[in-house]
Amino acid sequence: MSAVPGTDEAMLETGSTTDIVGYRLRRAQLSVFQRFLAAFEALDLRPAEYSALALIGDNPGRKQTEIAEILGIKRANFVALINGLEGRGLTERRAAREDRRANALYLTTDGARFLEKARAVQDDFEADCITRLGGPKARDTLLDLLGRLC
Amino acid sequence: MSAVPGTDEAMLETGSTTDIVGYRLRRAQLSVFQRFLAAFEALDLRPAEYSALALIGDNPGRKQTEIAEILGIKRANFVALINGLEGRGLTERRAAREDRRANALYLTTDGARFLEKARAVQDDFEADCITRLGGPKARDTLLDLLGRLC
DNA sequence: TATTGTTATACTCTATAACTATA
DNA sequence: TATAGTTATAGAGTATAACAATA
Repeated sequence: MSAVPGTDEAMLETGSTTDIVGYRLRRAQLSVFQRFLAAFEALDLRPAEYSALALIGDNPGRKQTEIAEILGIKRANFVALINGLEGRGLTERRAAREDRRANALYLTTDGARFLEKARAVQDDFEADCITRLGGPKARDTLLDLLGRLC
Repeated sequence: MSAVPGTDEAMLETGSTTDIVGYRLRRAQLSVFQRFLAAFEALDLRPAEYSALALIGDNPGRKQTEIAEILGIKRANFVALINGLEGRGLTERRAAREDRRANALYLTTDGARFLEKARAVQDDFEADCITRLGGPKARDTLLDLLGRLC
């Protein structure tokens, strides 16, 4: 029908649906997380697991509940996550001295080594994000704007 | 121990974990979606349902698969979503003239009225996002940066 | 053969309630 | 009483496979 190849199907009108903050935020987050999963496939590490490892590495000896809360994960759901990391020999629970109900979380020696590798992958991944955004200033602008939405 | 109230517990070191694009994106998206859910509670409408209604409103007669694909929803999962909207009398499936396998999607009269109300809520919601971001220019900057990440 | 809509199914993420052992 | 960790469970969202009807 149309004279131009590939244009037989009229384009959908999407602007009023997709040119909104929430929608774009969702699509961008899904896209970034998909690339994150691909980048961390070799290490078999998911976003929440990487965050937990990094946070424990920077704050050894903190209680499960503290780590979970910072990451926005319910303590009930954090149990399976930390079980997974512990099962791989990356983290360990030790009895907290001052409170015998609590588990203090630490990286194992293997976990610290593993985190080094993961941080290197993450640094590359972040560098790729910065390139896509158009440079470090654009990244800072994005983080600032995202912070205003929380 | 500390002289300043409320600072007995040392702050966690979070920067290296949370000052990265993926993490901030996730937190911002969760925060915005939570507010979206609250804003649309009275209409009992979720983000994906609003997007579907708005897209059908702007593109009546499109096939299920077209609408689903634009929204990034698998056609298998879109069935339950559209069943929900149809069950509420907001949309209807009609046999597509040119392809008897396909369902062409339309808003009902009630659906069109409902979408008007939903668009008004969304406009208020977007205005709130813009205010949080610091103005329309900041919003445009954000959408531009988010687009670069997809 | 390929595609549309559908069902069934499974896996992840998230949320709540309830239990235990401590505090 | 309240809190830390845990278990069980249920609800979303998402992914794939397979089927009937049609192209």
